[in-house]
Amino acid sequence: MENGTALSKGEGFLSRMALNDNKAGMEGLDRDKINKIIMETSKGSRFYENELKREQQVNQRIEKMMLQKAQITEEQLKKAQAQVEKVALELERNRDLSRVIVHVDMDAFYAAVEMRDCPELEDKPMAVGSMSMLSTSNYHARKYGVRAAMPGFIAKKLCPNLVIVPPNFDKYRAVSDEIREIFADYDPHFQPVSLDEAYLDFTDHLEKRQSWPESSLKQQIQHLQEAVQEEKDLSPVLFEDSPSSSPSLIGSEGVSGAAMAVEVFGTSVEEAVKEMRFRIEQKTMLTASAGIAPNLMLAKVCSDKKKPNGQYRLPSTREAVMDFIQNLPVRKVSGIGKVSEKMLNALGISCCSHLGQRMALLSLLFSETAWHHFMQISLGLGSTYISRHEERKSISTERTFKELSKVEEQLSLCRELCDDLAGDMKKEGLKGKTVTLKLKNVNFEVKTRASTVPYAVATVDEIFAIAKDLLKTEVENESPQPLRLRLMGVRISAFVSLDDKKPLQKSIVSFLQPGKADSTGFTQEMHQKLEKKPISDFSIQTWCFGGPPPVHMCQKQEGGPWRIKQKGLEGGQISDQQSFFQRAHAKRLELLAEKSSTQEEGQRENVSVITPIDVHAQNGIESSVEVHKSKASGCLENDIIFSIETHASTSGCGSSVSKSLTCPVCFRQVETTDLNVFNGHIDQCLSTASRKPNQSAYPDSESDLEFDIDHKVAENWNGECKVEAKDLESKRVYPQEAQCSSRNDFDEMVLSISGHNNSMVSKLPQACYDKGSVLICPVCQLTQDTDDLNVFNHHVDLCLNQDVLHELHGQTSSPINPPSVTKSKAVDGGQLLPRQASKGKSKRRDSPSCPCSKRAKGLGPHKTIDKFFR
DNA sequence: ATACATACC
DNA sequence: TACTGGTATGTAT
Repeated sequence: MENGTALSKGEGFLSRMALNDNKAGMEGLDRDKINKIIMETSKGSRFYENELKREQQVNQRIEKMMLQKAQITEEQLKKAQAQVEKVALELERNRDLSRVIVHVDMDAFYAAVEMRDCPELEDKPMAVGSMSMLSTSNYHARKYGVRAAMPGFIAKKLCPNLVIVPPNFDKYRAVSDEIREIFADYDPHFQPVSLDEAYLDFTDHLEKRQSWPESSLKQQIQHLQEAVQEEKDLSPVLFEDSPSSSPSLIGSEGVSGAAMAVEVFGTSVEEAVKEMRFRIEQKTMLTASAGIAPNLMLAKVCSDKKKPNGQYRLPSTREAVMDFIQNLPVRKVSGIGKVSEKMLNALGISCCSHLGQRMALLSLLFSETAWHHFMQISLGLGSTYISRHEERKSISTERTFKELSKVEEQLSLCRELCDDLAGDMKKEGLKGKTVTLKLKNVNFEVKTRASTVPYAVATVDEIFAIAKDLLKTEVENESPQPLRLRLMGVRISAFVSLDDKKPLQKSIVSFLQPGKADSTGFTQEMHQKLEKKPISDFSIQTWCFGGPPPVHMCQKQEGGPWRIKQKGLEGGQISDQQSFFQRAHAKRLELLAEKSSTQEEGQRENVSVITPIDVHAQNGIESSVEVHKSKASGCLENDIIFSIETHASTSGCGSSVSKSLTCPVCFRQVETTDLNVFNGHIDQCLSTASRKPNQSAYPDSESDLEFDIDHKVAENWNGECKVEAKDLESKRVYPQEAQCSSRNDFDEMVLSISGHNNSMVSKLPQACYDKGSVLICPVCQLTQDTDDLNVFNHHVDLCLNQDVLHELHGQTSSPINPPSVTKSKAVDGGQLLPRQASKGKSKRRDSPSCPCSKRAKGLGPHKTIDKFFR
């Protein structure tokens, strides 16, 4: 221990504190001198001590890694090498050089704005921020080692003449709006990264641009020249020094004296980007730099290359890309920060070519996500499509302050934060279920405490009620010492749609979107195909949410009596596994729906499985749920399709239909025919499906009863049995007679219990599960000829990622054969980008994909599946 | 689901 | 005197 600490202290040269010169305008600085000043200024501070601690943690991580490395055998390495090569080949096969991606970045943005607006600052070293923290520095200041994310007081030590200007975000936002207007002319779908930065896909613009006839350009020039000439003729005096530095630049000043400069740009990418930068400068008097490359990752690196006020294009050839990557320091790649850099450095990796060389090793030392990312970098691959940021996933507010130790003050601050947050949420129309409290003590140690409630919160009081408890718990944990805080923050996540415009379950909702035919989005043809049933006045609209998990996916219940829960009340009933499979099914149906809408012919034997269950009987008279299992030919046992029926009214004339739909998740009647309302209900149901027991999202008028059934009885699950009913409120227990009526498709026993309106279901005992164990892919529904979970997992992954067409053409009997072009996740900058919608006019190919076909979002990566299966 | 760490601007 | 604030995501439990 002591040894290790001493060691890491000795070698731990505080890479965290040292100057980070990975920034334009900071080349060739006297690092040693600068670092010395930084250290002297920081040493002994609480911040410094904490950084030291964290540095040691990183060092320990590295030590661990090196230990692991030492234990790797030749054989393992060889095997890994083979695997790595396979992945590389797959990635290579999907390399897409067809897009022209541009990354634009304003030069020293905040600082530049301030300098523009205050000529006094022109030739001075300056930075925007405060004595505590700087957000940008101008290039003059960078020569002193002053940079963003450096506290002002240290910057002042480095550069005593530094002028620090407080930030003016409203102004930056206004400028940002201006430049974004220009961006939109080149790519209406551009992706802003921050106020001063964006990714644009120039491909489409360039195509249009190509068709600009040369003659038209010439005409334009001529026209302008004539105009200039006219002006000159009218007032020759004003044109003595018309600028003409660039051949195509036509300078002119109108009679009024207003400056008019016209520049004509060609049709190449470079010209287009120059034009855009020119327009930015005209409009804002600020300069921007740009990078042009075949993908986002490269474009980002390129935009840094000619900073400030320059641009760099990386040609779209494999050769150029590989050359470019060769000596590129890994740290330059977005997503590789100081920790990753340090870990890689420890393995002798400092530039991207090393990454490729040591890939086998990396695959053994890092997580799959990590080494796949490294692999992409080493091949110069990155996401090739840009996407507007989708819905936010969290919203938060935090504040740093002078030490705060009094509980009352902490609580009132907490309330203040909640108040702010509630305001922000209201602005955005958000409601969320998870509240996270963030605390940083005076030693810079950060803690987060979260709590998820079954309902969505949005108001101050709601948020504070939760945050306050979290805070109190922490205060109590620390007592009798007080919490000595320097920062507090509150965050809300796990959003729930307020209205129906922001649905949670995208796949399901898109699947259910109101379509041409009926409220489920299904056309009648689709119904016919799916159900092989004629269309009649009694139409069954089919939904598929995934059946019971195959045997291996069921969690064993550890001993004890079998719990029986009231159907529809118990969230735990729909376990995580099930909800996963629901999604898988929904996905499959989504694909199917797409196929059905594009292809008219053919009934699909392997998907048109019908196991309609009428879960209607909640009328309170019959105290049992009737389960009808009717099988169509070719029906697969594990497929479950809930039928949503719009019954012809029994009392009326047959043309009127009842006004309710049955939720396939909670089995309740939803009194609506409005699909949006219904979708909202289902989303709610699905999203609360994994909530804790006794936190029903749909509280029922029935008393909260819990029933225990004897294991032995359950095994004979037919006929009569005794159950114990426990009133959760009064805690009273009384025996009940029950009738086991049926076994439903969730592998649950359905019981009618005398004296209760609702039926109960119970997980069947393990003995029941163990009969006929097969692995059935939840996506393609085919029985898999393996019991190796790894093989199975792999199959499911592939299935989930099948290209829509591959999936739907359905020739391949087993999706284990991966499609040649896979839809992909895109890892870029360490951030997972959502896949592009398959619809739309764009004819672009998809970005290269990780051959493991791991999904970035939605259905979840291997890990998710692994969790279920291990 | 929670906690913590890393990363980006 | 003084080392941010907001968001997303990865990793481990």
